[in-house]
This record gives sequence, C-alpha cells and structure tokens, in this order.
Amino acid sequence: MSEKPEMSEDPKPRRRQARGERRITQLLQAAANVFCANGYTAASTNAIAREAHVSPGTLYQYFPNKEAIAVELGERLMYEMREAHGQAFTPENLALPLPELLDAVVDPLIAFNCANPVFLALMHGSEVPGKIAEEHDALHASLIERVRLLIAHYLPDSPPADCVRVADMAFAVFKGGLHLVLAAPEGPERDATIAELKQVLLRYLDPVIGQGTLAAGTPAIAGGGVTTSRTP
Amino acid sequence: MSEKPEMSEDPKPRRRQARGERRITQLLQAAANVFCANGYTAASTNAIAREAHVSPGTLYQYFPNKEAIAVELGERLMYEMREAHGQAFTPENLALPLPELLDAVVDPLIAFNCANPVFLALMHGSEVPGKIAEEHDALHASLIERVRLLIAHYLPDSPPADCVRVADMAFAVFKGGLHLVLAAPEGPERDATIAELKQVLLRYLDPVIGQGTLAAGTPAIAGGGVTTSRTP
DNA sequence: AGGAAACGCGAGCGATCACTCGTGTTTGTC
DNA sequence: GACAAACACGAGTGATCGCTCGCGTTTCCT
Repeated sequence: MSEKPEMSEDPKPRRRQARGERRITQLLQAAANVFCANGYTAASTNAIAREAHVSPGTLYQYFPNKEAIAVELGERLMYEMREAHGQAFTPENLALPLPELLDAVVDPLIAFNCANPVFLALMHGSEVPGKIAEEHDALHASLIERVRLLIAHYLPDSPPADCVRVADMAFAVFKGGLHLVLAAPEGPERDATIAELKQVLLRYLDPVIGQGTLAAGTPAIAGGGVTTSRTP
Repeated sequence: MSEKPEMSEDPKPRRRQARGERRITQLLQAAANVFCANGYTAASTNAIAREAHVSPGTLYQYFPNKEAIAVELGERLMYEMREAHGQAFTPENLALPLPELLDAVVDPLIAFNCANPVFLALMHGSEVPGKIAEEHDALHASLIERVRLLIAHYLPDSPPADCVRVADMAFAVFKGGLHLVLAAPEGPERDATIAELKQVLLRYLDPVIGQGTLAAGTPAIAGGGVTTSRTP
C-alpha cells in the first residue's frame, strides 16, 4: 500500500484536466435543461449528451450512470442554495420586525428557485432515485429546523409539537406559493404574487409571533394595498 | 351507411359484457395502485396487468394504449371529485361565517384526496401526457373560478385582477397544505394539520372578506387553541 | 344446439434506453 | 520529441417496455 501520494480521497482519485472540469459543468448545465424540460425519467442520457454537444461515450467518462448526474447536480444546487439563504437566518435577523424578517427569508429562496427551476423539478418529482430523495429530505429538514428555531425563539413556552406544526405549515404554504410565483410571468405580476405570498405568511405568523405590527396597510414590499384594496 | 341501429355514438361502439365492465374497473384500480407507487412513466403496462392478475393482451382489449388508462382513470376521479365537493359551493353556503365556509369547502377536498391518493400523483407529476394535463387544467380552472366567485361576492368593488390573485393564492396555499396533510399519519396528527391549514386560510381570507369573526379563539373545528396556545 | 362475438391468454416484435468498447486525438511531463 | 494519461468519439449490446397477434374459452342470442 501507499503507492500513490494521494490515497486520502476516494478509491478513484481520477486526475482531471481543466478541460475535463469544463466538460463536467457543461454536462451538468445540459442535464439541468433536459431534466427541467422532460423530468428525470423521461430525460435520456443520449439527449443530455446531445444537448451538451458531446458523444454518449464522453458523458460516461465523467459520470458512472444517469443517477450520478442528477446526484451531482443536486449536490451543487443544494450547496448554492444553502450559501444563498444561509445568511437569511443569522441571529441578527431575529430582531427584525416580522415583515422585514419575511423579506429576508423568503426573497433569497424565491430568487434561487427562479434562477434554478431545475431544482424544483428534481426535488419535487416522485420519479427521482432514492439518492436525490435523501438529499431533498436532508435539506428540507434543515430548513424546517431553522424555521422551527425561529418560531421557538418567539414562543419559548409553547409545546415543541406546536412549533413543529407551525414551522411545517409555514414551509408548506411557502412551497405552494412558490409554485404560483414560478408559474406567473416575470415582471409586475410575479412581484404581486410574491407580495401576496408574504401577506399569507404575515397574517398567519403575526398572531403566532404576537409582537409585530398587525397593520393591515403596511405591505411587505412594493405595491401598497396590493391585496384587494378594500373600499371604505 | 346506416347499417347498424347504433351509429350515433363513437366509431367503435364495442359491446361490453358485464364481465368486461368488471375487468375495466379492476384494471383501473390496479393502475391506480401502480401509478401511485411508481408514478406514471415508471409504471409499466405489464406491471398493471400483473397487479390486476390478467395478461397484457387482456389489458389491451380494453384500453388502446397506456395513456388511455390514465385518461380514463383521471376522468372517473374528476367526476367523483366534482360530485363530492360540488355541494360545497352551493349559494346557501355564501351566508355562512368564514370558519364554517372553510369547513364546507376544505373538508370534502381533503377527504377525497385522502381516499384517492392517486389523484395527486396523476395531476401533480410533470411526466403525465398532455391529455391528463388538459383535464387537470380544466378542473383547476373550474375550482379557481368557484373560489373567485366566492371572493368576488364579498368584494364586488375590487378589481377582478385582485380577486383572481387572491383566489389563486388561496388555492395554492391549500395545495401546499394538502401535501402536508397527506404526509401526516392518519389520526389526531392529521386532524391537527387540517385544523392548522384552516387557520392559515382563515387568517389570510378574514381581512379580505372583512366581515367574519376575527376571533383568535374560535377555531374552525375540533381542537381549541391548537395553534401555539399563547400564554397570556 | 350452434354460431357469433366478447373475453382471455402469453410469447414475441419493434423501438428505445442506459451503458460499453475499441480506436483515435489532445494534453501534460520528462 | 516521446511517452503516458486524460479526453473524445459513435456504433453497438443487452435489457426493458409498449404493444400485437394468433388461438383457445366463455357468454349471449336465437
């Protein structure tokens, strides 16, 4: 043993050239497009290779099988996502009023999903292989945990089961609204949908938190009175 | 022309015996199980036939292709669903206070989806053929329209765009919560999740409707103070 | 009874897909 | 320049899937 200087990593420490790294990102980008358009199972490896303008043989030089493509893509997306929204849950945001807190948490998540629609396509389908589902469950659990901590911070005396239920429901509501946001065309209509989603979360969580401004006329972001301007 | 007395129907007026009708429902039930377990694309026709304890040839005597199985299943489910919740939107329910109105609308929908989990599996997947997607869009549009009429009834002076946005958002929130309800184990936990979902919708819609009881202590159904009982 | 038609079967056909392999090309190192 | 290794290719392979076809069985009608 100890024949190679690099024996600390995987059993296959394949040396990659710069060209190879470029091919990998190129293939992952192509896979993202095909997954997004047709879903995981309907996406053929030949179609991914064609989208990347390479041969099937080249694809299989960098990925052992189709699942590995989705797993690697999922891992990179999760890394980006944790990085993008990680700062949203910093402790200093706990001091913010609820509307601003919602902005800080919701906006990065929506922006990420708008920029990477393949993420939902991979995480959401019931057709994905088990490995992706595990990744998704882990990410989901970590997000829920952050929301739960946030809620528990405002309700230290509540039973943990209640906090979990509120966190789960808030996140489920967000996911439902997220689909609506992504379905809306980019522009003012999407912005209005985002504002409406924040309204839902605000009205749901405000009585729970019980300290914010229950002002019916202080919308979160742009669009005063976006929601059904009640005529007096 | 006019050779057969029955030329008013389809070009293929295949006469079915009672045995055949039984086989069809049996095959559709088997298809529902397989679709629910593996999704549409991953479900093979041979697997459906095996689940129904018939041969592939028998399956294709009643359905021209795999898509037709899903379409027929979808149509029967939609018929059941419209029948089940149709009474929820009767005009007399417009007079109900918001909590009771929510019960009348939400409960039948949740009960249907709990009894027929294959419905969401078929409607929700992005892998389904175009025919199913069209059916889903039609049902979705009709449901949204009913919600929109409900909202417009309370807000006759609001811009239509606002009513549509509120109806869309309320329905999206319901769908998100529905997944959470189905993920919860049957029993008190599921009931609590249902109550929580109604809380979300109540708090969102109550200021919109602007006439209901914004009482923080009048839960919709069972479970007084289910939500994070705030200690005074 | 007896004929027609619906029912039922399962081996097999063509197409497609994930994946391989033998061969040729480019890149890094001495 | 020479050698090795990474890179690139694309026709081909085995497996699977949607679906067919020929033939035997059951049911209905007269």
